[in-house]
Amino acid sequence: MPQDIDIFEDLRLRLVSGEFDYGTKLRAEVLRTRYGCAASTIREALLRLSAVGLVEFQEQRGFRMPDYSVERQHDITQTRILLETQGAVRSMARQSVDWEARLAAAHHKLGHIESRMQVMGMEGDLPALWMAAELEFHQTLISACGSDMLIALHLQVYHCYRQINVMADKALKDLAANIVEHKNIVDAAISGDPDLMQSRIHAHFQRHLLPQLRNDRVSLVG
Amino acid sequence: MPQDIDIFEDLRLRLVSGEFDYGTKLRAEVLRTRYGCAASTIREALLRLSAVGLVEFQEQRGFRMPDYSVERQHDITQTRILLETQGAVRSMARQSVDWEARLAAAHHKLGHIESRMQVMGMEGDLPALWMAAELEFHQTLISACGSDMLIALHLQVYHCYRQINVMADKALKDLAANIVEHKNIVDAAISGDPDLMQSRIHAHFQRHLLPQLRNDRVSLVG
DNA sequence: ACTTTTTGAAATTTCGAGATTTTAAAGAAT
DNA sequence: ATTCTTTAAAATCTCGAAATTTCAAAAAGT
Repeated sequence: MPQDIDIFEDLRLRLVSGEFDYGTKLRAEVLRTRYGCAASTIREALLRLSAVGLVEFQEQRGFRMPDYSVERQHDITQTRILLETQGAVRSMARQSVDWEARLAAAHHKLGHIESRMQVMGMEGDLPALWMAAELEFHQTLISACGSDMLIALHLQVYHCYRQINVMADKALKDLAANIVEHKNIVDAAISGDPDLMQSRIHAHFQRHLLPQLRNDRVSLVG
Repeated sequence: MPQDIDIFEDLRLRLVSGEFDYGTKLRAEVLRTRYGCAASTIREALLRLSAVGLVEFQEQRGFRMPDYSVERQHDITQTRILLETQGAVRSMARQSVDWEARLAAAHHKLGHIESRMQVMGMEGDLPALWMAAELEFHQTLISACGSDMLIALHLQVYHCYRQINVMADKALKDLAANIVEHKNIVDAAISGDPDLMQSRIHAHFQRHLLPQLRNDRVSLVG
C-alpha cells in the first residue's frame, strides 16, 4: 500500500487542525506508530512540510510546530489578502460566466453547512466539512485568475493561515459575521467592481490583522 | 560530515543553472555518485525541492525537471512582479534610511560586476558572481517590507524564475539594457514614488512576459 | 497487422540497523 | 554558588539491502 502521499496529506491535516501545540517537537519515531511505517518515511513527509512552512526544521535537531506570534499571524494574513485579492480581481477581469457560476455554487454549498452549524453547533464532522467547503470557496474565488503559480502559492499560504488560526479561529466563533462576509464577496464578484472586491476580501480578514496595521490596504488594478 | 543541507543547496544551484534540460529525469541513483552518499539522501533533497516547485515529483515515477513553456515563464514572471512590486512599495513606505543605503550598496556591488562583464564577457565565475549579486539586489529591494512570508515566497518564486530563464536569460544578452533598468529602480526607490517604482519593476521584466499580456499592470498602494 | 498478455530488467520506495550528534544530568573545578 | 567538564541516554541522520512498482520488449492471441 503506497503511503507516502497519504501520510503527507494526513500529517498536514493534523498540523492545521490544532492537534499539536505551537512549538511542540515532532518526533518521527513517535508519529511513526500511527501509520505503522519506518521513521524515515515520516521524515520524508516532515521535510516536505518544512519546505512549505508548516513545519520548522533544524539540522540535527529535528522538527517542530512553528511558534505562534501575533506578528506571524498578521504577516500570514496580510500575505493571504494580497494573493487572494490579486487572484479574485484577475478572475473577475476575465469576465468568465463559468467562474461566477462556480463561485455561486461553492458559496451555496458553504452556506448550507454554515447554517447547519448555526443550529447544531460544531458537533460531529461538521467542522471538517466546513473547512473543506471554505477552502473550496476561496479557491474557486481565484480559480479563473489564469496563474497556476498564484494558485499554488495561495494554497501554501492558506495552510499556514489555517495553522496559525486553528484554536483561536474566530471564523467558528463569529460564524454569523463570517456568513455575511462570504456573501458580500460573492456580491462583489458579480458586481464586477474590483475595488469593491478588494475591500470585501480585506474586510473578511480584518480580525486576524494587528489593529495598528489594519489600514494598510492593497489595491490591485488589473 | 553533515551533507543534507549542502546537497539540497548544491542541487538547487544545479537546477537553476541550466545543467539539466527541461523535462529531464532526475535519478537519485545517478545524482548519488557526485556526492558519495546513498540514494535516499538525494531523495530527501529532491522531495524538498519538489515542494517548492523546482522539481516535479510523481508517485512511483520519480523526479523530473519541470517542462518549459512560455505560459509557465509568463506566469512565474507575473508572480514575481507581483511579489517584488509589493515588497518594494512596502519597503519604500517605511521610509527607512537604512533601506535606501543598503539598496545603493547592493546596486553598486552589482554594477561593478556588470561593468566588468561588459568588458571581459562572461568568462570564469563572473556569471556566478553576477547571479549572486543580482539576487542580493532584488532581495534588498524588498528587505524592508516587514513581511517574512512575502520575502520567503519571493525567494521561492525567484528560484523558479531563474530556472525557467536559464539558458535563454536575456539579462546576460541584453546586459546594457539591464544595467539601465536596475539604475532606474534605485532612482525610483529614492524618489519615493510608489507608482514610478511599480512601473520600473514592471519594465525590468517586460521581455519575459507574453507580448499580448504585457499591459496587465498591477498597481499597489500601501 | 494489430492488440493484449507475459515476463524480466530497471527504477522507485520502504525499511531498520548502525553511525553520528545532541541533550541533559552528574561530577569536578573555580 | 557558579561554571566547566564528563558521561550516558536519547534523538537524529545515513546507508544499502529488500520489497514493490513501473517500464519496455517479447510472446501470444485475435
